[in-house]
Amino acid sequence: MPPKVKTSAEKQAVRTAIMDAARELFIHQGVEAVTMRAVAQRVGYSATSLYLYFGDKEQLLRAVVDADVIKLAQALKSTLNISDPLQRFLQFGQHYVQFALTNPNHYRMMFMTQHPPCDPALSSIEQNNPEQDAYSQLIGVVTSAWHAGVFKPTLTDPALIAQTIWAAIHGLCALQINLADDAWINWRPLEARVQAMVEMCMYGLMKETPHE
Amino acid sequence: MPPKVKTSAEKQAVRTAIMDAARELFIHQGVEAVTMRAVAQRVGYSATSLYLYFGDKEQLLRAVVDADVIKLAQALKSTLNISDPLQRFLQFGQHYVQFALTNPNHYRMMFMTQHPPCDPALSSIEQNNPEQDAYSQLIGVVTSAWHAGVFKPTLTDPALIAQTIWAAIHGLCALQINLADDAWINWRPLEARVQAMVEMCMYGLMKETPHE
DNA sequence: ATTTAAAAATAACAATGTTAAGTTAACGAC
DNA sequence: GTCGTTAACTTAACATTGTTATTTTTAAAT
Repeated sequence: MPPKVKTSAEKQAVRTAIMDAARELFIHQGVEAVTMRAVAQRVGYSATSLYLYFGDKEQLLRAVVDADVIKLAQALKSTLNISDPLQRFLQFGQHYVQFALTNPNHYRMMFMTQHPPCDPALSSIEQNNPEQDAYSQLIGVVTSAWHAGVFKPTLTDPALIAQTIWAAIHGLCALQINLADDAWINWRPLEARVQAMVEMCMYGLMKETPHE
Repeated sequence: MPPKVKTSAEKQAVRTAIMDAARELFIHQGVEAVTMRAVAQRVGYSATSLYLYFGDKEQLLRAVVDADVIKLAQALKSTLNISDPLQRFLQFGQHYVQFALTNPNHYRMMFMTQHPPCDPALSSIEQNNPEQDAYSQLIGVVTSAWHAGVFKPTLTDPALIAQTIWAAIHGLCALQINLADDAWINWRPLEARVQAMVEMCMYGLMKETPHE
């Protein structure tokens, strides 16, 4: 029963209702639980109606994840005004790991699964906007630490430093998310692995060990 | 037309034929291309016959990947008799990265996708057999380097060292495999990133920079 | 020759993403 | 006020998937 003529605000509301329903399934049961029919049922529509709001399932999922990518950027934002560049840097990493491990399904979706190549022009995320783009935040944090003379003098490319740190931290998070319960590996406690990784990065990249 | 009574060697041959067909699809078109029907067609059987040889699709895929996990272990084995512990260590890492990046689909399957928790008792891979178990190889390589006094004296747990290095290298491989074409990131050249990662690990973990 | 059971195929089911074809009802035009 | 028009939505339907149930074929065993 279509009460017809929806203002564009109402349409937007339906869109986000769909996204919320999808997110609910997504977070608690993983991406395989997100079927068009299940999402539709939760939102009180028929499955085919979702196609009035999203081109296909991939676009729906992308929209959900994009929205939460922005949440990541906002979670990290709180660390950006720590005045000491080194502390800012460390807190940034800390928050990143925490986001990854408390939102494993989102993290998986962002960085651990194949996607059609992402076209920044089509994304809902504004590239280089530090409010939304966590990668540009990382570049910023590393660059300012670099200007502060924190890194070894042989390291001359902040982007390369950033990509190396990101890879290392990502590896930690990714293995934890996917293989934490793997009986094959006799994992050391997570906290120990985090600390070991942080120390490795610091000793490996920085001029001298910081105050402690 | 079933010519009946297959010797167990013949049955094994069919099994590996199925696995080879699956691998072919898997390698060149990714895991989504591996449908039971497609595999069956390649091997000249009907789809349902595959269930005579594998319990379900997951088990088939697992068998394929397990076989190639053993190949990884054998590729790494060649580095195990390098006499200098440090060189052995470095070559081991080099070969690991090379395997990951030349077999991205296998690597994805091994370490980048969700699995039902792996029970070592049911695996075709023999845990702790250095011929088959790459993880135990890693532990061995790190432990011997540790005994050789290569690492900083504050590092007292070879398993923790190994897990940290693995995570770092894995992060490098995983990001390359999934996000290499992502226009969002202005990636530095792969070689530069590999070298930066290796250097970070070495300066971060080792007592002193090696001969050069 | 008849029976038996292994080896395979065909038919069929349920779930999924998606498209095509209706259905309902609010609005504008006369 | 009646009558299209069309937005908003639903129901049917299709193709593809993994998988099971049922049936067929055929080499061997008796």
